[in-house]
Amino acid sequence: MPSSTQSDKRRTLTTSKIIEAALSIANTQGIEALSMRKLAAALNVTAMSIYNHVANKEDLLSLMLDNVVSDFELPDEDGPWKEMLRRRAHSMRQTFLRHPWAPTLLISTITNGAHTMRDANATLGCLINAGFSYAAADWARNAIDSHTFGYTMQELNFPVEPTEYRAAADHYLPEISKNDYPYLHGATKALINGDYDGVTQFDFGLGLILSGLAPDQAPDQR
Amino acid sequence: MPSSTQSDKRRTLTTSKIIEAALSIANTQGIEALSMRKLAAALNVTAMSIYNHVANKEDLLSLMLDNVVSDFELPDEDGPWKEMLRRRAHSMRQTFLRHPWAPTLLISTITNGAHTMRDANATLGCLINAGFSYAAADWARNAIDSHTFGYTMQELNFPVEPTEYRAAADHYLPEISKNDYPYLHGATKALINGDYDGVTQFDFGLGLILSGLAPDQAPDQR
DNA sequence: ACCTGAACACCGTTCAAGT
DNA sequence: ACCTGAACACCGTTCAAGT
Repeated sequence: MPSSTQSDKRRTLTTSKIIEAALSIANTQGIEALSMRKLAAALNVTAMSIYNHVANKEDLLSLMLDNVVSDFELPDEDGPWKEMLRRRAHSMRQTFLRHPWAPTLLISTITNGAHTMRDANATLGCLINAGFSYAAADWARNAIDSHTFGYTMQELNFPVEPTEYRAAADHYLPEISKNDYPYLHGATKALINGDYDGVTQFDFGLGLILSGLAPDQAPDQR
Repeated sequence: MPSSTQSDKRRTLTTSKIIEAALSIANTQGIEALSMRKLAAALNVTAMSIYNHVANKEDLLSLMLDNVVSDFELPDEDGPWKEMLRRRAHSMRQTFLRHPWAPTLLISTITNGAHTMRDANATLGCLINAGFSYAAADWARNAIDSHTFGYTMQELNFPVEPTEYRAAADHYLPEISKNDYPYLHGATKALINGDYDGVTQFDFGLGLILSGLAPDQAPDQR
């Protein structure tokens, strides 16, 4: 019997189909809903079939994360560095808003996928071409990424939705004793009455960092 | 039979004993090793006994996190704000280095424990007393915390231990193609040859933010 | 080479039962 | 009021067996 013409269940599953289905589950139902069994069910396959294409769940998550990183806007290595890095940071935030489960995993996972390495290379290249030393470029990128990860993760996990700030006032404020926590009480009230603009506030902190950075103010050149 | 003199197993378990044991497991064996069953075993008790003192695992984690926050250095509300906030940020980083599992959970958990609220109140108070508006104080604290969380989480999850930087050179460098990723290749080599000083690098980014902040440069006062 | 079913060693949590 | 054992509905992963 020739093995060339087989139209059974083989070869229906591919790594990219698995990643696509996994991303879909994580984005719509949350990362905690992503189990190997549920993923298999979504692909009309047994849980164990997946292990023919990925080593284990950790490997699957790495592949998913490199796919997310591919959405970052790649800095032009010869463009104006502040503008390039600002655009990359904003696109990272936007990407994380679309994949709320990603930053927590990205920060705690070793990802050496092609997209991740290309992003790191372009970001460093942009700074180095602007006159930063290797060490200074590394410190600058680290400061920017710290803000991007830290801000967006706080934003994503804030217990109250922006649209519900005013409604949250009546709910949370009584729990914040005006005597014990006067400043927190006042700040909460002020916060709730104000407008929330995530982009502007993100850009505020990013601007503080970018304003302070300069090629010659590096850490000790090495 | 009088119910007053009972020396059986009752009352041996307290919420604070549970938290203490849970912190010990998380700090020594990692947060993934903390299961209700293992925690119960460490306390010489059944898993279900724990549910008489905490609502569920999420509740337990919240209690653990408030305990961690109690290690943050509380800003003096009438002290010099830059110095106070710098000291608080550094103590947060040190606390996270002792509890590596904490920042990821802290950023994604609603904690309204007493220590958490006291920290927020003192931090905001320090800024407000320095002339910041409620809104400006909130933005300033957010920028500082973003850096503190983002930097420390990246630091904690960096795949290579500081002591193994040089050894990592021979291991990782061949995987970074010099043709495809020239800047990343060069930066990795430079990074490995340089010294790593986590405190100095953390303070670098923190300094950029603190230098840029000022009471009057707030977002639109409201 | 790829897919499968059964099994293993775990989870968090519910429930009814004890004292 | 507090502690327990058994059970439920899940996990990720191994393994031997199929094609």
